[in-house]
Amino acid sequence: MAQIRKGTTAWIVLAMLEKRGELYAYGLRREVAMKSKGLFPIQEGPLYPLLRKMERKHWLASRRAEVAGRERLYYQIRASGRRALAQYRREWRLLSTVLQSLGCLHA
Amino acid sequence: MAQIRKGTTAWIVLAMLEKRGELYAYGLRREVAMKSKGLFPIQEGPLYPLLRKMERKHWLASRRAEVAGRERLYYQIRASGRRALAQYRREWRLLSTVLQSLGCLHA
DNA sequence: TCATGATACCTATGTAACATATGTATTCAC
DNA sequence: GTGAATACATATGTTACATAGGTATCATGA
Repeated sequence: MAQIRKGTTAWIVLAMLEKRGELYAYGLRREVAMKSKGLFPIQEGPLYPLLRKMERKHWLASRRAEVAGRERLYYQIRASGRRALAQYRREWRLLSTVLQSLGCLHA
Repeated sequence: MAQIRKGTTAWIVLAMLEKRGELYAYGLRREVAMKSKGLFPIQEGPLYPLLRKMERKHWLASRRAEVAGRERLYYQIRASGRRALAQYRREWRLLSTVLQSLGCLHA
């Protein structure tokens, strides 16, 4: 596993934020773990740097909030994040088509 | 592009060898370029090291041959290469399912 | 009470796959 | 005889992610 899903983490983050509106890192991990039934967990180590990187690229915005005495950093998807999400979906469809025509999906 | 197809190159090589029986690096590149209509070209730089690595893992076997005064290094797929190919296909189906349930494929 | 687990954030280092750039040598077409 | 195609190769950089740590707070039960 692992290698084949390279490049999907940012995509997953964008899709989750599109649907949920707002999420913080720790909760996002739980959501993804639950919806994917534990397959493809997003590791904490790469997640926090990734979110900040996505914010630097203006794909995300963030706000701090205190909930139940605990600090949370909530992220929202921005316009260019939605464009990036659309691009991921286009690339996926293209990749599927190409893999099909190369016989990769056959059996 | 590029990032989303990380991890697919070895898979493509295996699928091409399964179908064609035998291929050499340079010809493989042409085949893939043609069948994928120029999208997702396999670069020469990473290809030669990849093929040797796949041979070290016993996914491939090779034989040298001279054709039209030119040396060619032909590769064939081996039993464990076929198993790896089957595994790629399983992982792809799983990944598709997970991405679907995470809303990544929606729009 | 205090130990444990869950929550919530973070960094540092390593690995794997691929891109890019470059190099060598031969053959074929013009 | 020059350039394009053929056929092999290496060296270095980038990116995405894994792994392994670290800090601190809060709730739960022994």
